[in-house]
Amino acid sequence: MALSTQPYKGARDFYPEDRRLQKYLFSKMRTVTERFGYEEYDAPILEPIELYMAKTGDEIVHEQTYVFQDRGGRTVTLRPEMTPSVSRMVAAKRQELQYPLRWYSIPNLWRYERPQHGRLREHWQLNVDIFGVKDASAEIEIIQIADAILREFGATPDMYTIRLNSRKMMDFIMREDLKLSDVQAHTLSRLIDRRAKMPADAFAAAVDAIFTPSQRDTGNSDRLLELLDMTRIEQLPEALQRQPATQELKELMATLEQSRIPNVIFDITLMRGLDYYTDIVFEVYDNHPDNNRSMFGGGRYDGLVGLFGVDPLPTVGFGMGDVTLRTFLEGHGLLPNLRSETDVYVITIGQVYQQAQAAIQEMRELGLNVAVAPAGSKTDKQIKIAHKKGIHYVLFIGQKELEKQQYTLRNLLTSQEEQHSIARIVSIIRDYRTTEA
RNA sequence: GCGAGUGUAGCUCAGUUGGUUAGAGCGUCUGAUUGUGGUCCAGAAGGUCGUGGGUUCAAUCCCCAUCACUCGCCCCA
Repeated sequence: MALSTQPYKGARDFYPEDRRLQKYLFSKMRTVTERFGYEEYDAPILEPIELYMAKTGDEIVHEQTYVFQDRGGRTVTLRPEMTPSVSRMVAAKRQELQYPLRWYSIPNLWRYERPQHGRLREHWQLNVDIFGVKDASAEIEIIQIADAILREFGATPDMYTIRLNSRKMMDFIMREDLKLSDVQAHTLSRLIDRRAKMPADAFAAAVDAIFTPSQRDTGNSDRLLELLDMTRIEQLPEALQRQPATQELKELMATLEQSRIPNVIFDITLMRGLDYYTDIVFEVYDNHPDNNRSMFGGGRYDGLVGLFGVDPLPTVGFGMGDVTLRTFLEGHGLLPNLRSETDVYVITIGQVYQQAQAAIQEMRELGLNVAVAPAGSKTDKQIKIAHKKGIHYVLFIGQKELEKQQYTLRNLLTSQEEQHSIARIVSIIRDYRTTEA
């Protein structure tokens, strides 16, 4: 029985071509995030299961993570998200860190579920968090970063929409206005999250089922359904508009507009699943007709660091997954043809392999990535190979070149061929390397 | 965990209402006289038709089971 060549379910092999794209995605993420003054951190891929029990939600931990016993009998989990880990790290050095803290990471994360479109078992996710800022400047900055990353890939505002909502405001509606209990509020939150997927009457019936008979008598259902149809903050009832949480949301939207981010909308049905969000939440939607879905999101979670027995710390962050990002870029034609990491492919002609080594080594010492064709291989075949590998330059070294110390450099994209010294060749290729892929 | 769909060449897929040697395009390899690719031309290799069982004179095709993949649902980090 032969071994299977398939990668583990829901996980991917990255052939050099795939890895090159992955590196491209990560490098843009890093560039932009660091542009805002963020520093990279990392944590172990294994964490004790307790880390996720407290705030993530029971079902997620029990049914949707990889959990197993290590040899010492400890129950460990393959990290399904980064937020608990980074909260742990921050809590551990709560007193000595300088706030605000601006941190980011690109961890691989694992979840145990059946793979489907845009959702695999292993994925990489850029996590960006700011710790220690109470006011909305944290939200502003975090959303600016999310937006700037998409722009860096060439996306324009018409390609995506940033949706905003306030958990605090929703809480006010559910507790103060509708007088719901904790359990009812929780159930209703989940239901609102799924509204777009349900027929209107099914949704209305499900809402009705949450209320007790006496709550129903006061016309709660109708009031709520009406509220959920409102697409602008100005439409909300005045009492709700006067709420500090609503005011903050309004302010935030105005500031984002000032930041030249026009594609922000208010979405009262946006809840996000995670229980640890405490205030503003946001989600970025792909506007492409074939992929009209949430790409990624984030929000404020002021309670997590405090779980580790230290003073609480206000925090805002988001996570951007590589799979959904890739689908987005693909759909909008924003994936570039990336060239090889190899700058130049050297093809020796005739019996000169030995004499060619000095020139080859010189190029490497001057910083070029140089691959060399096997001695005695056929010239035409080797050019083909260079082309297929995505290498843009071929350098021919034969008797003629060695005698004159002038080497033949061929650009495979333009078919131009010139003869130059090694120093000149190095400078040409280094210039070329800095141009866009 | 639940539901649906699909498994034929390395890839994308045709195909036979069950009937000799199962096809195409792309890709791969070879060649057009040895220092130059991408186009074009000629040729070649490559398949136990996912796996196991059943029905039949005969199964890639029909039936059952199983595995894998894909897409939904649940959940969404």
